[in-house]
Amino acid sequence: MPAHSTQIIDLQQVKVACRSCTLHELCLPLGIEGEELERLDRIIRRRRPLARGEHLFRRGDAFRALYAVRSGAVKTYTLDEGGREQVTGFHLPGELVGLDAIGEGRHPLAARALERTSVCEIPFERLEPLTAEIPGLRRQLLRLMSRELVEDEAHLALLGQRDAEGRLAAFLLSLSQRYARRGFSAEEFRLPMSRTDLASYLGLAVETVSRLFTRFQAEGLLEAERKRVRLRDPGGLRALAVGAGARSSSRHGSGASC
Amino acid sequence: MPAHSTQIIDLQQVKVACRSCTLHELCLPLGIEGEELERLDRIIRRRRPLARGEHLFRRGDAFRALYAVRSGAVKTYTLDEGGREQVTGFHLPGELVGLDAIGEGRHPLAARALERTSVCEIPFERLEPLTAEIPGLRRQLLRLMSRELVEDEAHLALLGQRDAEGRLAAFLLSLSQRYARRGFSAEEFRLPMSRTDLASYLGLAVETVSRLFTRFQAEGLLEAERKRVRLRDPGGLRALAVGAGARSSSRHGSGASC
DNA sequence: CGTCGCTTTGAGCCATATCAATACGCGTGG
DNA sequence: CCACGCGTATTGATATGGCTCAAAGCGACG
Repeated sequence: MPAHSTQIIDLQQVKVACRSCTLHELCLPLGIEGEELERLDRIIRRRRPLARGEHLFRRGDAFRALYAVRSGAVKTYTLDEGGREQVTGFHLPGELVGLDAIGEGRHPLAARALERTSVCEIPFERLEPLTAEIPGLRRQLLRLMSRELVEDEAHLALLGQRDAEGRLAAFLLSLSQRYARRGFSAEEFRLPMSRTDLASYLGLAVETVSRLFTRFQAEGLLEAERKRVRLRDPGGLRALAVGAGARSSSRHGSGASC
Repeated sequence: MPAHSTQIIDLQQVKVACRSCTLHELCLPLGIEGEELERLDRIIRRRRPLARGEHLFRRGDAFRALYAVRSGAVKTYTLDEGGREQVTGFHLPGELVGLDAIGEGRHPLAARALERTSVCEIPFERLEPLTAEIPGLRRQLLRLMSRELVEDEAHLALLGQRDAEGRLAAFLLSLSQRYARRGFSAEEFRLPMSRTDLASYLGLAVETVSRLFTRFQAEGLLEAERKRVRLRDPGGLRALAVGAGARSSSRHGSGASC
């Protein structure tokens, strides 16, 4: 198996087939084997890596393919009329990008690489019919979409009811878990995004995020230098993420019978 | 075609088959006809209507079925450790509820009726294999999930970058559009949810929402009495929803090449 | 070695949460 | 049909978390 070639040219790259990809267990091929996996593999294009800042697609672009992040990281965001950017998600290796474009045939968000990033391109027109024939693929696609809904819902709950420190704490813990699931350290990792992107994702001002990092560090919760983070007291962070900072009501909504 | 029977018993109810359902164009059957539609129809169970406040499912319940709202309205929400409720979505007739449970086999959110509500129950174990055989069904399921992602993303952008009045204005307009698509008036409609639920959904305090209604009314943007709303100046609302109240940065995030 | 962009730090203010109390509707029971 | 009581909504007063504006560090990169 060829090592990750750093200089990949934009030809047909048979290297890193799904079967030998380390992300097999997280990505679309989960639960698919043998001949079926071959068929999926054949429709996937490995493109040249994206440089930091390069777009995978922009808002409004026609939907052609889903993208699986192979290495690096991608952010998705909207740009509203005033040019303000709202980051809606970060995508790590093994995750799909572009699922939200299936409905209307256009990308409602832009996606851009946060660092040097390689992706697998999965043309939807070829993937979709394949799901009819490969039950495992069909189910996995649904599972991944469903999980993205769950993630968005968690993000929503974060923005809706946590205060600033709760948001950052929850974010760091969830990122930690995502890295752990990929076989990296849960305690020490690199934040692929800028403070600005992070602030946008968390619905906060950059300055607030910066101050929180300083404070968390002073309280012994973590060590942070630039993009490297080491969680010193995950339990303490969890306490902040979960119990602490509340917002709005504690009363029940409408509805009678319980 | 039998009229909507108000007293439906929990037997096999052949009434309101998909083919004669007015929501045909919004719901799962879109694009499916004839014999295929019959097959889908046969796996759907029409249950007795839910009373206001009744749960469709709770967080953590095993995932058995998707639910299509036929009449009424449903809210989905999480209950965090402290008992605080975060409303993540409202579902109107023709919309599916429960898609986020496919991934893990459990419902990550609870769903409860905001008013007397009837739903179609679609057992997932039977639906899933059917999508292999009915291309239109497969595509429509993906489309609906994808659209829910888009909705969540819009909600996210709302919480992340709009101020209070922008959030309420945007919400009212989107609700107006949803009613319009269902053949109801875009100007005058009923809010199925309590102020508390609305506040939670918008990430605001109930008091703030209440004050906003009062203010919008004073400014001639709308008339509101209790749950009835009449939009007087949709353009004005749009201006608030779009241009006005900003939050956080206007600078670009990371990334070099544009 | 200088420039540029990102991050951090500081000071002040404002939008919105909170706390508190009243008004209103609706459903209930007499 | 009306009075009562509770839950929901509105309104007022105050506190404060986080945003804004401003400026200085600090790396990275050419």
